[in-house]
Amino acid sequence: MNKVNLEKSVNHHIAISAIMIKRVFFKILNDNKLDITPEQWNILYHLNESDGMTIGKLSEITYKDFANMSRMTQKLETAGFVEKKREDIDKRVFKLFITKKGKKLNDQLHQCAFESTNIALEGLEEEAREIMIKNLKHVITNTQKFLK
Amino acid sequence: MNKVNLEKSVNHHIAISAIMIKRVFFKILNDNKLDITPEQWNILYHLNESDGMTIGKLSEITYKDFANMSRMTQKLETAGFVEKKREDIDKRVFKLFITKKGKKLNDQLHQCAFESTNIALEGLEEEAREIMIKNLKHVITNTQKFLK
DNA sequence: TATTTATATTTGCCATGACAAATATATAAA
DNA sequence: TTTATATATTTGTCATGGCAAATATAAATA
Repeated sequence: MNKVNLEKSVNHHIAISAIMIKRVFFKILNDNKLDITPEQWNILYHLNESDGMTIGKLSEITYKDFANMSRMTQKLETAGFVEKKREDIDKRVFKLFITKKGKKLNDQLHQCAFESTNIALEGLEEEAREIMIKNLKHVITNTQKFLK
Repeated sequence: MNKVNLEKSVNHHIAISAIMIKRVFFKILNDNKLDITPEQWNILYHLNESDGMTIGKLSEITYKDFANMSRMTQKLETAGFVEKKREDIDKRVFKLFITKKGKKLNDQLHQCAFESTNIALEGLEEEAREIMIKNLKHVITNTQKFLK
């Protein structure tokens, strides 16, 4: 029998870290009275980098479910942070654009993300951070191969 | 303005890794026709290690919300994997015990967890894994300090 | 052209996650 | 002992995550 020991499991520590990091980010957002969630910020971030993406493209680059991306962007549209425009050529497609209000919020969110990064990584050398990213990318690639 | 670059963000890669790892585990559970979620397994795992914990203790060591732990254990009880017993001395407290059925499932789950670990970490040397755990623990400690 | 197949998005269902409020019981204080 | 405070658990609400089914439109094919 292959017994797993959570205390020695990389997977487990990644899961816990992710939960805790999100909690920190959430708290900072609340402390700053920003009525938005970490996941919603993720969408704004990507739209601000590259405006006019479709729901499909967005869910792909954020690693989210199509269904949830659909719902999350609905909320962001209702809140006035993004605009959904139906494509003329292919009427199945919606393209998403960040609004002026969304851009303004995005700037504040960058500051919050910066703070939460500093909190989570305090005391970790630049080199250690780079190695972590490299290895996490490796994990992501492994999982992608398996799920494909 | 402190601009965050997600591609260079450790936090971001931890978040994505966590999502993908959970997806892999979820798929393996489904492929094995095991009607349980990764989070529910977490509870069984800890009860199997140390039976008779309270809801509060369990939520503490799994880093979960009390409220959700309450609901998750309700589901596990309904499914017959754990038993909830009210404490005699202090009637506020419930103690949780894993059932025979739960133990049997737990064994199968260990195998699934083992597989998903192998998939996620394939190609990562033992040393790299240890460093990752060390650094992730560091991150967890940082966030705990902040949230306290 | 009519029919089938593929693609983009949405909706529904159930589980989890965060947070606040409610409930029950225990303990401390007046 | 009565009242106030603390603790353990539960319930309610809303957002996200996974999956399947539904809907709308486009593209391929008979």
